[in-house]
Amino acid sequence: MEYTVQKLGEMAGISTRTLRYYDEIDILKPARISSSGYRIYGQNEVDRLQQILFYRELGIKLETIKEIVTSPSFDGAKALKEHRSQLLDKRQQLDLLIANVEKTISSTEGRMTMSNNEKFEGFKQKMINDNEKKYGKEIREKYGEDTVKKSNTKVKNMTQAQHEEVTRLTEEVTTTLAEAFKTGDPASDIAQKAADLHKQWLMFYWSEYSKEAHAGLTQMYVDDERFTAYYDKEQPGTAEFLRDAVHIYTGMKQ
Amino acid sequence: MEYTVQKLGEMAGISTRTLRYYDEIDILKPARISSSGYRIYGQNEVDRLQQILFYRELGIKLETIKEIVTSPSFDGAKALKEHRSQLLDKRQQLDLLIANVEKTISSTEGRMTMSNNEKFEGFKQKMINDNEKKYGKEIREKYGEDTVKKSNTKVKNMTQAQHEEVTRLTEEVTTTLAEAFKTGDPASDIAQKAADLHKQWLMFYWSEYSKEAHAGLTQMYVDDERFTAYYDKEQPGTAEFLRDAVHIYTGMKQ
DNA sequence: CGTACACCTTTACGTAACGTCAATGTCAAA
DNA sequence: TTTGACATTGACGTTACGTAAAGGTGTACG
Repeated sequence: MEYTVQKLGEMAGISTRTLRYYDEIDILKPARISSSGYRIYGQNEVDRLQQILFYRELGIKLETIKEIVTSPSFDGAKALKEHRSQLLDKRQQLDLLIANVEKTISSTEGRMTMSNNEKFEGFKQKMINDNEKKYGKEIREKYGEDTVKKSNTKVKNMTQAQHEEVTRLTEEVTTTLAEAFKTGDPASDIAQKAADLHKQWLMFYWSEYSKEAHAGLTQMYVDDERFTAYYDKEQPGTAEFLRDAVHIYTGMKQ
Repeated sequence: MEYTVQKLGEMAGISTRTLRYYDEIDILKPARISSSGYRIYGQNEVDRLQQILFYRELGIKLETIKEIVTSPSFDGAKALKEHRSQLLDKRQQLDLLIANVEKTISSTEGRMTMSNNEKFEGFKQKMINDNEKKYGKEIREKYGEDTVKKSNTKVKNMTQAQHEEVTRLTEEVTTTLAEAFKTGDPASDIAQKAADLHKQWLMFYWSEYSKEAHAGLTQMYVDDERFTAYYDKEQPGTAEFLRDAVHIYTGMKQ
């Protein structure tokens, strides 16, 4: 099957101008030129265009795409990784911008009248930043670079519905834990429910769950006074209680 | 205190070229021109430059900044909010990009461990983007800015369960419609069921339902070949059949 | 006083990835 | 043969400057 610019453009959902441009910059040449000067594309060109559009979707520059599709020995994975790192930098800048804009808005309004959605948008990044600032290093050391990165990615990708869910969960963990604490028994039904809720809450931030990590984390709540302070805010001893409950829940109690 | 381009540039941390450019586009004119043609800036200009740079920091276009700094009655807060919304969209796209790049990296590395959630996140945004790109303008014209925004918001806020539901519905609409098409009667029970399913499907995307809009949309399926192509993919005439069925379903058949 | 050197000026091209005319040629159907 | 859809090659516009080029100005120093 052979295609003219228009046909190919329609198929791929791009303009004819784009195809001419790709010809111009030597990224996609037609298979041949008809006697009347028309660009004629074949199956090879279709395949190549798909490749190009795929990389373009990823936001990669056409110059780089050119290298990828022209030299078969090109290290595509390496290019992708570099590209990702650039994207991450870009996002950090964006996040800063957004934070500044929001700060400005709320200050000019003299009062916070942000919608929930807006709060959330700011919140997400704030959460990451705060986490990073406060616990980034320790968590990194304990669980490794990758886990932290994955966790951050996960938070950023949360939808509003998910955010509402996680907010609700946070509260439920707190109240259930407080309730359970009164029983004094980390093996009690309600304490186990709290442990389960805590796991659910955790899974919003971790891409993978493991009993060991869960148990380890709650142990850290006890060891690290910053976490302890958070959990012991209402009732001193809550952090330990949670640890015990989770250790039972995960079967880590020896 | 008076400043030349270099002095002011150093103070503000920008290039002399930038100052000349700002002069050129009438966003910051020097207080006066020296006898030898040098640009001389005063305190007023310093203040104004600071304002400009502040807005620039927020990533606002110079044209818009010009409006802000030149007209004192300009609604800065509104501009900021609009800008923020643009930034947030940008970040979402960026997040999607990053997710896709990472997906690609891990798939080329043979790890391919995307969670359902991640898949879904990619899908949603792609859906919105595609809709916007392809039909945004028309739909906007037909149904107004607000409806479109609400629709997008709705898609973004869908939970995974809802997504599964809507995916299921899409399939059910297709199969039921194909089944109904065989009867050749848009008033038949199964055709009416298809219309009803189509309504249910629609309600995942529309914040409000009206018979008129539903009937109008299916008419558009017939008028607009891109939609027609989608529905007529298996059986030519299906788009018309659906329109007739929905027109009966909504009582719009006159 | 000449000169070196920093600083100033305007003019103008380059950037990324096309969109958008404009002027003109080609093909197939009526 | 006409018409209308489709093709071609320019070439300018977009954003916010960077980067010469070619030349004038200010001043410190020998």
